[in-house]
Amino acid sequence: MSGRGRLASGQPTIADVARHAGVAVSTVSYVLSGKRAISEVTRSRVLASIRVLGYHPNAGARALASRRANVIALVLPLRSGIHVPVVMQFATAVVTSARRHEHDVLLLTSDEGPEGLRRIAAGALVDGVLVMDVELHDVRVPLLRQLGRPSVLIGLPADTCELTCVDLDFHRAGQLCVEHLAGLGHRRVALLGAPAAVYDRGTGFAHRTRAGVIEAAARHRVDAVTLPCEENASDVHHRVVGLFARHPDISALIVQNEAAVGPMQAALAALGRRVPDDVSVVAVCPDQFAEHASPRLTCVPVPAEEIGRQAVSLVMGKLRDEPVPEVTLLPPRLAVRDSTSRPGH
Amino acid sequence: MSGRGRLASGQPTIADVARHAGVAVSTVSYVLSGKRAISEVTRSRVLASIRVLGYHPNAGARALASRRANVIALVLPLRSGIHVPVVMQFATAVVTSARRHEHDVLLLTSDEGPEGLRRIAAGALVDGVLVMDVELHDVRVPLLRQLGRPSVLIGLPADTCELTCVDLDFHRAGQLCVEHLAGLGHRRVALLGAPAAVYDRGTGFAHRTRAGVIEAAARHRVDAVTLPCEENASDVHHRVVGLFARHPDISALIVQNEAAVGPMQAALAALGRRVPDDVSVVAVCPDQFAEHASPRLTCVPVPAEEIGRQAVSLVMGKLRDEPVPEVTLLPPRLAVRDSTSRPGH
DNA sequence: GTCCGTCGTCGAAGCGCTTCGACCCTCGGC
DNA sequence: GCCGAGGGTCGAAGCGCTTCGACGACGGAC
Repeated sequence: MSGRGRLASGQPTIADVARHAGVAVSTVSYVLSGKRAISEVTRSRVLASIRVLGYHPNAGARALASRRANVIALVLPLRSGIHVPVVMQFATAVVTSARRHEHDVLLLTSDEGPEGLRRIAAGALVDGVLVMDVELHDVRVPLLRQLGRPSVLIGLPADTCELTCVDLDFHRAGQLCVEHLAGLGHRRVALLGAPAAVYDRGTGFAHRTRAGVIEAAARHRVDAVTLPCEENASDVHHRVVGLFARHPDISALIVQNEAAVGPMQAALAALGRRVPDDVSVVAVCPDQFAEHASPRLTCVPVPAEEIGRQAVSLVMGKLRDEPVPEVTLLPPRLAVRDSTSRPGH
Repeated sequence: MSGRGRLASGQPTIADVARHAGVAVSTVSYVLSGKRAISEVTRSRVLASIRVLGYHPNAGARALASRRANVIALVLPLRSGIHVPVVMQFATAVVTSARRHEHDVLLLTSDEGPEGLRRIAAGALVDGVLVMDVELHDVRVPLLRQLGRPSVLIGLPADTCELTCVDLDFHRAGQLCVEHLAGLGHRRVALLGAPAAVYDRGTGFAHRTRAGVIEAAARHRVDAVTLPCEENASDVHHRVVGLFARHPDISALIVQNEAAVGPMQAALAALGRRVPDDVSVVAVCPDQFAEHASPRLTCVPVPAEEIGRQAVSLVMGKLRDEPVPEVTLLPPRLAVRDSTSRPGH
């Protein structure tokens, strides 16, 4: 039994616990990790000492000895055109699920660039990495492949080989929107999408939704026009007004841009078109957002929490060396509310 | 020179660097930390070896030996009524500034409760703590006081004794709004505030803004009515309609609720009141948000980034044992745009 | 020329924890 | 009654780094 005392900080160490419980340090460790059998009587004595002393294992020492930091990194996007509440939902879901797996979450922003990732991973500050806002040809992807630490991408790059990715099946989401509208009898629809910059930098979800819309429209003999849309009120206004000027017979709008929803409704009102009587609206957005809009929006919810949970559980699987699927696409569902109806009455 | 090799993970250790540079391990350490004088020639040889080998210090080992994790915790709120983009701005500003001080950021959500804070702090996972969304009588405050780690609150509790807090001076912000409107000649204004829940749980910023509005209104002989406001379109609509029904002569609105801005404008439009001709609008919100609205909103910007930076720099000061002020209130400014004008024409 | 202070470097002792091998004891099988 | 197999516990050796005391070399002061 080494004779070390309580830390200067006042925190008890594992040695204090061992002494208090009258066992060896290693026994305390095994009680905590469960990696060896410990008799029930010893176990409860140790646990009691832990509670009495208010012992919390030192994270640094544990990381050093076990080579596991019990921390995962979450790389968040900072850029324009990503809807912030969705990101926050991801983030909180990730933190919450990580805690269930005894891990904490280190927050990185992409502005430190690849160097930040390398530093974090090489320094063993984290055991694994979650990356959001992945582009089709993301510079971070090659880095992740050679990083030597488990990583999970939220979003799909063009080449998913050797990677692990989770996302909503946005292609299917786009299809669902069109199918719903086609089923109601709409023959001419428009997709009001993400800001142009988002398409330009090849962000997966925007492209995939658009592709799904176009594909389903063709299949259902629906005319679909798609256009990007900035996040400020005046651009939305121009887009919507211009859209109906060119295509007065459009009877439904698919919107994948939360920030545009409010201004779009204003623009429709200004044009004298009511929702859903004159124009049906389907959104691809968090369910809560659609629920709180007025009228309540029919939507394909983006299950941010579910994706976050999945991402964590995948990275945990990889940490345990379990095989995990390269691509996990969550099936979207359609929530029908008050913003869609049969056209033309 | 200890003979240890490269890690199993392939990462070189400080011993590898020392061997490569032909110096002692401690010399490498001193080169890195700058805590002892090292000759220029040795220094650059060591740095070269570090670069060649791609060495990154092991965070756990460093934390263990130096008793500094070089990580700070950021406790984010999850609750309703806090505007998410503002939170994200804080968070990214915190991450960015922390990096400038060689620190990383661990993300905590308040739903793990005080226990999470205790675990993190006692386990020496973090050196300091930043807490957002502080209530007037926050349960976490007593904990923070006895935590034994530097902490900074973003927001003001009722009793700031022994604490360190930063925030925008919302009281002054409220005054500024009223002073601007009074200066334009408005005599009857309303404050459309945060959701009722936010006032109920005693969140500082909402109360302080309201107090500032009321105080300045009295001073300037302006009638001010204040009312909370939920974040969904229909509540906003009811509030606004009800407000003008009771007080038809209100000529200006102060809004501290980003989510309410869009619906409020819609409601005003529905009432046939134009902005700014019939009703002036001043918002308390992120500048960017006001800039992107239509019309561009006169506002008192909430400088999320600046507050985040300040919070980090305060906690860093405390880590260095420097004395820091208990309360730091950032002076608000008024950005005049297109949503305010003289009343009644 | 000697002494002392300073600069630059080294070696070794931890930091608090995990983990491996060893050991003792008990129990069942023969 | 003896042996082997576990179960339960211990001690010690690290994990990679920081930091402290020590020490040699050099140079200025006397």
